[in-house]
Amino acid sequence: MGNPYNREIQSSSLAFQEGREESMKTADVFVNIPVKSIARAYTYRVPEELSKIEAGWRVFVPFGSRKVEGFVVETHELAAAPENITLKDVIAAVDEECWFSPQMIEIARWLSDFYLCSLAEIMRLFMPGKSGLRITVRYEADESQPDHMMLAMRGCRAIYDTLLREGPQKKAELRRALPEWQEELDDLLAKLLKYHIVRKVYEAQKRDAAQYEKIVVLCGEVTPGLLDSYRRKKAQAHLLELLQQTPEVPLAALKAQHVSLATVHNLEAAGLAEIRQRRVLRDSYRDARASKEEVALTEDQQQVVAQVYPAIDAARYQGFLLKGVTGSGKTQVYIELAERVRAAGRRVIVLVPEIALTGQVVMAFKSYFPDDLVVVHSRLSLAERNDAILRVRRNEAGIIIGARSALFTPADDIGLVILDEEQDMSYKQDESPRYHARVVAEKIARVHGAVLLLGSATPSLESYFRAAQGELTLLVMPRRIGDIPLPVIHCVDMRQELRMGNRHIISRALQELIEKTIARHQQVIIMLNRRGFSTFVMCRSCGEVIRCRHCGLPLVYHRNGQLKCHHCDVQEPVPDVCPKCGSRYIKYFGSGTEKLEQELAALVPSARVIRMDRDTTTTKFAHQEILESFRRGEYDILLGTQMVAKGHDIPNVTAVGIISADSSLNMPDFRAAERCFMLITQTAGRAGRHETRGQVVIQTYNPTHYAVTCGIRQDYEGFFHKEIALRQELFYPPYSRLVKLLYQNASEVKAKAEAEALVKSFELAFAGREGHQVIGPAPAVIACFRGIYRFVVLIKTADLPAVHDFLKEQQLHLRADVAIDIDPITMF
DNA sequence: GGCACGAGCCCT
DNA sequence: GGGCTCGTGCCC
Repeated sequence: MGNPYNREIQSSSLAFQEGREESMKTADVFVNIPVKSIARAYTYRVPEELSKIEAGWRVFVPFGSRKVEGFVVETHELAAAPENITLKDVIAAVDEECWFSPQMIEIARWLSDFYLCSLAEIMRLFMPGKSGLRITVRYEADESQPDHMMLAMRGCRAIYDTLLREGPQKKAELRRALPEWQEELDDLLAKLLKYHIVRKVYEAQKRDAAQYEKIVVLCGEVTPGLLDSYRRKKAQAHLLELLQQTPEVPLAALKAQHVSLATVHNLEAAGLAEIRQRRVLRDSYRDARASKEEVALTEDQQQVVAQVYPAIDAARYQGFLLKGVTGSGKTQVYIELAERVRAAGRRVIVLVPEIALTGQVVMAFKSYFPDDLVVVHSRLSLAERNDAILRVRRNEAGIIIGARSALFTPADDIGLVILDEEQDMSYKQDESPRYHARVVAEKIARVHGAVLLLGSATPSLESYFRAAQGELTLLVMPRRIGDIPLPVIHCVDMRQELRMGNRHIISRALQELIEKTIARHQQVIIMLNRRGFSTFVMCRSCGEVIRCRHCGLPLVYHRNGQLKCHHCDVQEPVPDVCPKCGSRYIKYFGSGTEKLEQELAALVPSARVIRMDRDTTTTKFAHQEILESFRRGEYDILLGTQMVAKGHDIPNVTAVGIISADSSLNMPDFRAAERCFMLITQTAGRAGRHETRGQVVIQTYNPTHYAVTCGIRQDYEGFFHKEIALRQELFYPPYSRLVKLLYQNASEVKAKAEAEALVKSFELAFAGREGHQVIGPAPAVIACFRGIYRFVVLIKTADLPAVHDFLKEQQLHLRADVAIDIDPITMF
């Protein structure tokens, strides 16, 4: 029995020439190739022996001259072969069972329609890796052509002989076998293929990076009589006793108990034990057990869960927005609801913005549902992801908690989808497919007849607006548990501070707060939303700012002496002289977390400071390690970027400093005020969540801006009303929907011209219609990336379906040079 | 994305 | 005339 994927391709016409004109089964397949121009179904014949294949199966199919993976989205029974086309056969099924449920296909179809991306691109989100198959290409010599004239070339001859001698080889194997032909190997192979002296052989294997362990299993029963007969074989008797206690023991565990392999083999020979393979399910959070606490619900919590239970019990879709101030106990509400859904046998998906930063929620779930939980996020290895999915599919776990991608865990019968911190911008994926987790979560809930719960202390404007319109049911928890008062917030005008002669990053008020807090042996969190040392480097002679050669963004100076691009992640040394005018007068401007760290060491020398930003959290568990050591009191000050503001609760933190929370206000983005307000309220919320009332210092250059003043008062309603009025006036979401089109071309003129043409045809198509605006083309923030020029067209519309139709009509969704972003998070 | 196929161009 | 490179269209 060979590999089933290696069957030769058959064309259905052959079968029909042989006169078997009975009905045939066909499958509509999307190939798993992320290219827009082939984003459609191709029809294949399903051979008799694969008739089990239905919609949702992953298959291996011939495509052009290649063989690729594909997804069956529909099957048909045809009475006769189609006349105008010769169908190829499905080669094999990838799995033993169907991978995509009908619900997943329905969700994927809707998403691909909504985000105007290929169906395959969405469907592959439901898989642990990008492909279920590992396809290897080998080269095989045609034995009938040993005298072909091309083989007079020494290189060709060397390859041909190697292939004849060794059998089919991978390119890498050939490279190793023929080091002297390293350079020309690609060319030579191309020649050999062209003359059909060598051919390509495709081999597919299931991508299954599972880990297996050997276990020893007891066969039959251990009776006293049996043990007696082993009296003189001490080692085997000992093993029998062990197996009597636990009938399945991993071989590794036996080794630790000094049971030798020979002993196991002896028992196996006697038919009393057997060595079997068992799949090891990895779980990186396995040891992260917290103790379960019985918690009585507060009045607020009780009234909230009571409002959600009816929808859960009726297994019908309903969307809720839970607005609960920091410390009101939202997590406990999630847990109560999850318990109810699990009791009904349905699954729960819980989304958190960034798994590493929201350990709190994960830990709480872990302690309540220790064995019923899988944690999935992007930092898992493929094998870990496979195992998590396997546990869900085997029904060993019914609660899936994780970041964005957890939504696409292939689970059946989902009864509850929770989005914690629903306003978090990281829920929007900024590469294709550019989906928003909130949109996907709602679709999943609708398709499954599940409850959607969006939770936040400061809901996104969109969600709060929808709640006001009645599209979501608003649930409110206005009180903190134990009625702990919100922190006291002071505002420092940094312009004033400068006038008074303080040129430091830290104001005097904040310095004082830090000193007092540390003296009381309490802890401080300081947030500065820029990493690195200096945020840009400029020549004082000519004003030239040193920029990234790939994307044109200003480079950030880091303390290791390197200039880093925060977009491309590349770094280079600081030039000695200005690259433009040659002056030696190069200066650093702006301050990031590294500089703040240095300044703190100078201003408050006694403080023990730990920094948390992307530079200090590159490893898998770095976030947890930093937060844990801070929680244990090994440091006095935690300073970092906005990641210090997210969902952790450290009791001893009583003071918070927010440095330039308003830097985002200068961005040309309609969400700037919302971002600023959220950042202030969230960061302030880290202070004084327990006995001591918290103190917060906010440093700002815009003390009168409503985002800042409302943030200081922790006044969500006030901010909402001010902001929503502006959004209406300027026709921004939620009063309009945005569609961003990014035109990319190696020619700047062409990119701009294409974008202009689209603007023209849009204006033509929507002339005289209310509720549509088109802006641009304008150069993107990254105006040129690796030699490709980028222009943005922004469409604002009150009628998104009409714009969808227009874009499809223009075939924009099939063009490789245009990226479509529905509901973009940034404008340019 | 990747492969085949055809047009245009260089070389002997 | 053959071979190489590059652009274009197609893949059930």
